[in-house]
Amino acid sequence: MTARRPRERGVTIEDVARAAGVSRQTISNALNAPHRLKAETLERVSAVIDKLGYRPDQSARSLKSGTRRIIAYPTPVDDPANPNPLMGGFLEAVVAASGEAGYRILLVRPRPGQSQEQALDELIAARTVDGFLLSDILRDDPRVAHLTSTGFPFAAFGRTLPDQPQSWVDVDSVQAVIDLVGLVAARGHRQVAFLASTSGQPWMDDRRDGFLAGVRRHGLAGQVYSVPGDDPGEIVTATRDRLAGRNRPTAIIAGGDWLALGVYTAARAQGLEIGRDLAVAAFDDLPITAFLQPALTTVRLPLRRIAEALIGRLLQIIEDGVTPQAGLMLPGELVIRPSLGP
Amino acid sequence: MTARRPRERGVTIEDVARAAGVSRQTISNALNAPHRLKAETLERVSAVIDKLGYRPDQSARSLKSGTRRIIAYPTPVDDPANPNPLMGGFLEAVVAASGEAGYRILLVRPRPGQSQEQALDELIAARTVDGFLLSDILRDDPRVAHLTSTGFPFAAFGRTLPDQPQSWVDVDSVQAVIDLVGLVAARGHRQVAFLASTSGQPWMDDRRDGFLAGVRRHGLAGQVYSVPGDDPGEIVTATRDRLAGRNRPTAIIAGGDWLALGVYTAARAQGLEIGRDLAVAAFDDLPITAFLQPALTTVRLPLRRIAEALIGRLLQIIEDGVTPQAGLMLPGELVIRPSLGP
DNA sequence: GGAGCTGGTTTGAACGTTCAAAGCGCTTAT
DNA sequence: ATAAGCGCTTTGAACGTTCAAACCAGCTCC
Repeated sequence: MTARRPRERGVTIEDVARAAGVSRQTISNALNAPHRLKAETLERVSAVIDKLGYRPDQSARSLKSGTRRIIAYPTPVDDPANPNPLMGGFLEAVVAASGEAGYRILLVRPRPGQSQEQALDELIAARTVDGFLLSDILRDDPRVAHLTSTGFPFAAFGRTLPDQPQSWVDVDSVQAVIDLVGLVAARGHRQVAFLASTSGQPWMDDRRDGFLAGVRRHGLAGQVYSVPGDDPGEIVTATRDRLAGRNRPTAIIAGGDWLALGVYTAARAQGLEIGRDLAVAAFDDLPITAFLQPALTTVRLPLRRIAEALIGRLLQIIEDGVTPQAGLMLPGELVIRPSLGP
Repeated sequence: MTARRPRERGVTIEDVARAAGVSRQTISNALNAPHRLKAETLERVSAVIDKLGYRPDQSARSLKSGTRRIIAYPTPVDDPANPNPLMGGFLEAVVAASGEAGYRILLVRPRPGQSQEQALDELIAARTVDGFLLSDILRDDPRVAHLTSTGFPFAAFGRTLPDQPQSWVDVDSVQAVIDLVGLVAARGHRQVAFLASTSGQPWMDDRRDGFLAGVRRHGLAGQVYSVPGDDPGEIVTATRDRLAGRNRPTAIIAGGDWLALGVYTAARAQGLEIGRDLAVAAFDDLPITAFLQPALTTVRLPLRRIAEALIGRLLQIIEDGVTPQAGLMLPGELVIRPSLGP
């Protein structure tokens, strides 16, 4: 039993109405439908509103109007040892995009013992939010399935299934990696390897598929090798083995910058110079790679555009009830740097 | 003019009351004060609640009770080129800690043309949140000053002024860097340098002060040099100059892992081997440094404990009206790795 | 045997807003 | 002259919950 502190109440619409000598509803209209007021009244009322610092109580407004102006973002549970370095930038972009439209982002997470779906249900039933923003979408994502059956508004960073709402936005990783392979092929490489992590990120499959499609298209000898997690040691040794073995690749495309760091380390250990003896490219454009020498060729995710598209689609569903007919596939931005060689 | 989609209403307390054959208030009590019900009634009512999937409407509850169970976190505006890599981990910890207590985190940001204080005022006046969680506290932070004068609950990651509420939590960077200097001194180093960034992070001063205190205490020759921003190129050249100049330091303590990456690069360019020719230590324990060779000695921020302490203090203010008498200074965790030398 | 207590439950009001409808003064059409 | 329409404003009700107070039956007390 915690004693709740009595909360002092602020200035209400009634106070403003009295002070301005008009009715409640006129104040409400001044804020929500200003065109209904005579210019002179609007001016006078607005002055009083400003003077008293009146803001409609969010709860009362929500209760009556049924809209919260809040979007829930179920935060992916991060491995504390290796938190997603793009999370900050993604949230940054999402907060900016939603803020512009007058919406705010609520971070949510299932409570201990609660499933993802139950956590969503709780928010829906308690009418706490207007919609959901989902990321890290699995091929057959239970959250998407659940929201689809509920009919509750959501937008997804990552593709949904064909029979689900196409309110998704994704990055065309397949094409981006095909492009990377093209760059490698153009530089004369024949033995090319792809380094994947099997720790279960859904996007890794796309990147690998892009690689396979790329080598096929360019008639190269492609090999895929992978490490089970994100452990630096494993990445380095797996790459070292690969570089020491037969069919030594002269180019490695890593499924993420994080993995590429291991490639740099392994190459150095083998006395190979990146950009001359070994071409390297990756994915994500982590800021940290600015320190790599030579600088890393990579694919940057257009986080800003992704966030804007996601919020735009979500608000369209929430406010207009219009579900997009097709998903939106955004191109990754190729950032070509010396690690590929001349 | 956006057409609002009519929102279908869910199951209300009235529905449950009718179904269970009791009054509204009994349902309310079953959820908020179960001890008031006869065991048998409670059981029966709970069953109906579960069956109908009833959840109290958050807005209605907030309107009447005056409590939102939401904490606002004004997100620091990140440089997109160099987003704070610890942000994800910090939010992770904060969401976990607040979720445990039944609170959620609302990400907020001043709208264009709006000051920080105005953004806070808007949330207070609209009664959207119960309290604020602030980070990146400046020495004389306008947000803290404003909330202090308002008397609105907040907790701060970073120290407040003596005449302000001591609801802060901070990491004892000064002591941590003194410890680092001690480790360096014990290894026989006399010429020690500190690399700072002057891009205005408030904590950098502490780290530098710790360095100065450390060299004084251990009778070392300390030199401080700094770079204006976070640009890798500048960090590397400044360090290279320093390593090539007179009074070449044999140990460098960097104000952050990010800066240490530049030290590694510069040292390599000079043909110096880290751990043998140059001792290096830093601050933050970014996961990425796991790839550095030799591994980097650094100070890890106890994000989990920080978040728990912040949320704990904030909820104490919100729920019990008790403001902490003193701030909480948490020690940084020294992570000693080979970059210091044997 | 009526007053007082106690555990359990119900009742009426209120939280602050917006919606839907009605009202009002004035102009225009019939 | 009356009705209809228009622009602006007000009125009454409702959103779904919790608070404060009232109620009620069963007991105890002297």
